[in-house]
Amino acid sequence: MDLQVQFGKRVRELRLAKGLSQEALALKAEVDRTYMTSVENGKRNVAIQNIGKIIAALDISIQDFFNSEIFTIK
Amino acid sequence: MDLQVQFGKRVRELRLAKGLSQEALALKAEVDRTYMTSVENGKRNVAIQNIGKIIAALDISIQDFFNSEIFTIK
DNA sequence: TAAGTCAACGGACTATGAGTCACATCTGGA
DNA sequence: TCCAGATGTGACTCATAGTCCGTTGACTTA
Repeated sequence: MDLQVQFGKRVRELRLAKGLSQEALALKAEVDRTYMTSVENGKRNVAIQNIGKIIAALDISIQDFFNSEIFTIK
Repeated sequence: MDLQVQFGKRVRELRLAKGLSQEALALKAEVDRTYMTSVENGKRNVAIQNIGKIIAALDISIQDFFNSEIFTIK
């Protein structure tokens, strides 16, 4: 599985856990709603600045964000 | 401190720990030699695919890469 | 001196990510 | 069945990610 796909899955997982809509999260992260959609669906090769914005909007540390079995090598 | 700067510091730290030159790491990660220089110096807004390539070239898991005090929020 | 390795930088170029839009589709509730 | 909020998609512009050529300076070893 592609890292950008794993990233999207992790974002979606954490967003849903917080009960937020894509639009609400996008607003908080200061990105476009449709951009957030394509990120979650693994369609975008997101750059690190936006990765930082999105993780911050999820109220989680970088460490905790990536410390998930989603990112385990297979 | 910017996430792309933190990323560069972490890459350099791990590269030096392995005794590799920038060129050797760049070759292994299949990115350009001059690109690796600017990444380490925090000049590049690296996209997640290249983040994955570089971390893989460092022979470390995603989890371990980001589980560093370098990425602690200040 | 010379010759080698390495890090950093720059110019010019191509590929692609960022950011946005109109529109379509899905979903649950009234 | 209808509606409204939520999600998905294709296409587009423009900035920049990323490559490829070369040079320079610091350091080391012969």
